[in-house]
Amino acid sequence: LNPRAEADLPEAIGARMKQAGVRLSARRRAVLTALLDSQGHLSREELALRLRDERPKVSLSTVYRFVHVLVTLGIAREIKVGDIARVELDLGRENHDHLVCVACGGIVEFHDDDLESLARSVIRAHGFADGAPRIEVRGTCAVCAASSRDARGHRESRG
Amino acid sequence: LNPRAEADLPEAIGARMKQAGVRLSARRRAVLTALLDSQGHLSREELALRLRDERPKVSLSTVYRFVHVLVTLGIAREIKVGDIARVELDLGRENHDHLVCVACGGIVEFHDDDLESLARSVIRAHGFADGAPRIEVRGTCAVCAASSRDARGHRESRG
DNA sequence: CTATATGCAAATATTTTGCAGAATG
DNA sequence: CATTCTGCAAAATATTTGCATATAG
Repeated sequence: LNPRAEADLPEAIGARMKQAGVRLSARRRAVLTALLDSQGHLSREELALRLRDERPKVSLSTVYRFVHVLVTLGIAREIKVGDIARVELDLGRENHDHLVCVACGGIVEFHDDDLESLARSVIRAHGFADGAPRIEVRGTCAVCAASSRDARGHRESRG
Repeated sequence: LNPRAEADLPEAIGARMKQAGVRLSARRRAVLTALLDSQGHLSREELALRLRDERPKVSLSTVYRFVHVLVTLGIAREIKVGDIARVELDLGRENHDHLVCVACGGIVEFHDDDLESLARSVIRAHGFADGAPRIEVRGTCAVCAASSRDARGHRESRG
């Protein structure tokens, strides 16, 4: 029930926070740990729910405030799918992109060098800064594609 | 001041609505027209604001309800950037993808065949249905990149 | 005509904030 | 210790809905 020791947060995260002068409290550590343990794809509510009964319980407002800090510092980012805004750690994770199912909201991470370099040339062609582009490809996953041939899709079976 | 005659909605939209058995009222036509005229990148509030003083005025609830219908029918889709959920017509427009600036929320449309076919093979490799994938590439636009070298970015200068 | 769409106002849901007290560096 | 964080409850926003009336087909 304790898949990740509270100690081993990616060094980059701690460094970025220190550099920005924000504190790494026990609750914040818990939030970061939860994000790390869960592939990072949790909504703020799920996050708060999960931390409601933990060691130091974390309130919903704190989750909102801290996530805002994380996004501002570039440590995390939001992925909005349908109505759900999920939070994902960005710093300290290997570079990756997302495949999202528009039917159920499921997220699959992937990385493809060719796609990335092509995307890079596209953004360059449009005058965008030449950083690592974030790619999000939307489609319909196998399960939803199969379900929709019958009835509805399996949206309800996912968070 | 009347850039688009109310008559020329893409045929595909009317057909899809008829097929689904939903009505194409004057207000709905106005909403669709506004979406067409504005590159399609408007939030629900902007949409309602814009139609507040038009021929048949459209209320905010109607905008919400109708946009929901449009998304459900696959006529429109949402693009969420930062805190703003924009609505874009999908049907009756040429196939395109999005380049979004994470700093100011600006959206640039583009289309790249190579990128698309590569994305297609990626989704196929992950078991996704082999439809046209929607690609969203996030980066920082030229203006924001320049601004951030000074101070903040030009987020405030956009809606 | 009958079923659908609409406005309004009220109900919900979501996100942000003020403040007093706790905790960090 | 001074500054930053937190929880709580309340405020500000955003979204949905009930219902009487207007309209499309």
